[in-house]
This record gives sequence, C-alpha cells and structure tokens, in this order.
Amino acid sequence: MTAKGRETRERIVRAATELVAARGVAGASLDEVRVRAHVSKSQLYHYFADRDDLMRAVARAASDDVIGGQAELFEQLDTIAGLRAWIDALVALQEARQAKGGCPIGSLAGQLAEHNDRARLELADGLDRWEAGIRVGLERMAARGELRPDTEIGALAQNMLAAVQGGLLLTQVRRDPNQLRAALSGALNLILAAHTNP
Amino acid sequence: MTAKGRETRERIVRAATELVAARGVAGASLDEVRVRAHVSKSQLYHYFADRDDLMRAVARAASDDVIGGQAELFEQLDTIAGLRAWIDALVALQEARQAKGGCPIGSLAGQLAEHNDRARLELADGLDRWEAGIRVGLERMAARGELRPDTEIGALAQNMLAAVQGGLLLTQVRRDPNQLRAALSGALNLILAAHTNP
DNA sequence: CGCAGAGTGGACTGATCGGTCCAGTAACGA
DNA sequence: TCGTTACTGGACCGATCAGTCCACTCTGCG
Repeated sequence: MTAKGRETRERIVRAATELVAARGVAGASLDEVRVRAHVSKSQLYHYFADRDDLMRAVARAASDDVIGGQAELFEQLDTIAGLRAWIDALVALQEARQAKGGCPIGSLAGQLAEHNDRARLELADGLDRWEAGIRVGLERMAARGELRPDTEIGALAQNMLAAVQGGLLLTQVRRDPNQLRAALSGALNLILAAHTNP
Repeated sequence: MTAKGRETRERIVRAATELVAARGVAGASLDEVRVRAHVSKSQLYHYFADRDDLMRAVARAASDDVIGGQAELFEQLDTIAGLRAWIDALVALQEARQAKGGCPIGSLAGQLAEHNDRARLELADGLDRWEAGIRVGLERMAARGELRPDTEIGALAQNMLAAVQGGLLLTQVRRDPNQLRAALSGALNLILAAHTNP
C-alpha cells in the first residue's frame, strides 16, 4: 500500500467516523461517506471488505480518538487533584456538546456490539486501554503509599470506567451534564475512601 | 378505539419491541413487524404516525418491561440483604443471556436518543422510575435510622443507576457478566459507607 | 335494521441502499 | 523503458425500505 493509498484510506475512515458520530451507524450510508471523503464507490470496496469492515475501522478510530484525547490527562491521574481535573475536563466536554452524543465508544457499543463482533472487539480494546490509563494512575498512587495496602486497585479502576459510561448515558438521555459529574463523584468517593490522606 | 383495536395496537408494539431487541432499531423493518404481528401495512399507519412514532412506543414498552420486571425486587431495596438480592438477580439475568443485549433502556438510548426526541423522553422517564425505585428503598432505610443523617440519598441512588448502566455496557462489550457485578459492588460500597450497621 | 366510522388487506411507488463490474490511470520495481 | 500492480471513476443492479392509496369488512350504536 502506497502513501497515496494510505492517505485515501484514512480519509474514508475519517469521513465515516464523522458521519457515524453525526447520524449514527444506521444513518451513515456509504454514498454519503463516499461524497464526504471525495472518493468513488470502488475505492470504498478496495480498502474495506464490506460495510461491517468499515464500521470496524470506525470503531477503532473512535477508540483511538477517545483515548488519544485524554493522553495528557492520564499522566496526572496519580493524584486526587489530577483525578478531579480529569473529571472536570470530561464534564466540561459534555457541557460544550450540550450533553449530546454521549461517549463515542459507548454509543458505538450500543449500535455495533450485538451485530458486528469484530467491531465489538475493537471497542473492548478501547475500553481496556481506557481502564488501563486509570489503573496505572492509581498504581502510581499506591506505589507512593497513598492508598491503603488492601486496596483493590483493579476494582477501583473498573468502577471509575463504569461510572464514566453510566454517567455519560444518563447525561445523554437526560440532557444534563451534571449526571456525569455525580456519577464520577461517586466513583471518586470510592478512591478517597481508600486514600490515606483524604 | 375498540377493544379489538387496542389488542391489535398492543400486538404491533410487542412484535416491534421483540424485533428491536433482537436486531436493533435499524435492523427492524416495518415489514418484519407487520409479519410478526400478523397485521397489514395500513394497520401500522393506522395506529402510528410513522416509524419514529412506533419506536417511541417501543421505548415506552421497553421501559415498562424493565421497571415492571423488577417490581417485587424494588420492595426489598430497603435492606442491605435486599440490595444484594437485587444485584444478584441483575447479574443472574446477564449470565442467562450470555452477557448479550445489555440493558433494553440503555441499548435503545444509544440508538434513539440523538435522533428521536420523543423516544428519548420515554427512556428518560424509564430511568427516572428506575432511580426512584432505588431511592425509595434508601429513604426507607434512612427513615429507620440505618443511614448517617448527612447521607445524600439522591446521589447514592443516581450512583447506583449509573453503575447499573455502565456495568451493563461493560458487560455487553466484554461479554462478561462480572463487569456488572463489580460495578454494582462499587455502588453498594458507597451505600455501605453510609450505613450505620455495616 | 342501517349506517357511520373503526378496523383491515394488500398492491403499489419512488427512493435509497449495499454491493458488483469493468474500464481506465497512476506509480513503482526491474 | 516496460510490465505489473495499486489505485481510481462511475455506471449499474437487485433488493429492500418507508410510506401511500383505495377498496373492503366488521362493529357498535341509535
């Protein structure tokens, strides 16, 4: 695959990802993707086996975007202040979006998980990376002796990720970003309860 | 509307709800609904304005099913043992379903919330009723003096609902019912922390 | 009984969809 | 330079979709 081909493929995935974000998986037709990416029908089928394969690539791209967009915040997740800053950033993003759209990964999960197993695995990988980002922060905190020795770090990270996803769903349905803040506050309380200097 | 008409309308909604659960909102065509409900096309449009209107009715029916299916469990939500029994029942249901499908309300939310506002409001109503069920149990617990006086009961109920939704999403994507159990354990820990007799 | 309106059946339409096909062009290695 | 392969354009197809239309039957009520 040449540089030109790689660039074309990337343009298709980006166009499809934007369209799916705007109209949902079912509402994004290949013709619309084709127009937006300035590409012909045959190119779509040159780079992707079929629609499901393109959606798998979209799931991958959405995961990369979500995780990549938090990269710098992940670095600070080893202090309570850093966790609060991360929470504030997630809530601020939802406020900016007027509580619409939810989480790209969570939203795609509801649309793809049951009928596109390869896409489901991409989303699972995205969630794994997300949870790992949280867990690594907590582990650094524990390494500095700031968490009780019996703390189940993996469980705390999983609880936080579940709070993110659940909070985002409530935010989306209720059109209220405070739903996310409240859910994340709850998960943060669990961490504070394990913290030696609360 | 006669009894016969009401029965026909209900048959349509039930058929549509089952089909949506099996194939998703986009995968459920009106023709399939028509066949499954033993009904003609014109009847669909006699009882519903258009496809969105039918999906709104599906959202309503799914909410009623989810809340109604927990009615007896809600009664016991005023004790820690009752909460544990409720958690066990939710996890057992996911195990029986092989972690597929997620929560009907949450799943529909991802598919309908952004493009069908009336359906979104039905789902919000379902979530409200769900959260109220949890909150009422906690309030009874508080009325018996089993929760610290400064406990924010509303926040605890919201945290639990977020844990349900987030846990179900993780369960669905990872195909692992323990994801739900872990998320609910976290939310239960928040309640236990406020309990006077832990 | 008689009739108005609720309820029903199913053919039909125009649009759109995912996917195929083939011809042609650009790029790259030998 | 030449042949091979990657890449591109767009017409085309069969299937399916949501939604329309009209003729017909049933049902409740005065």
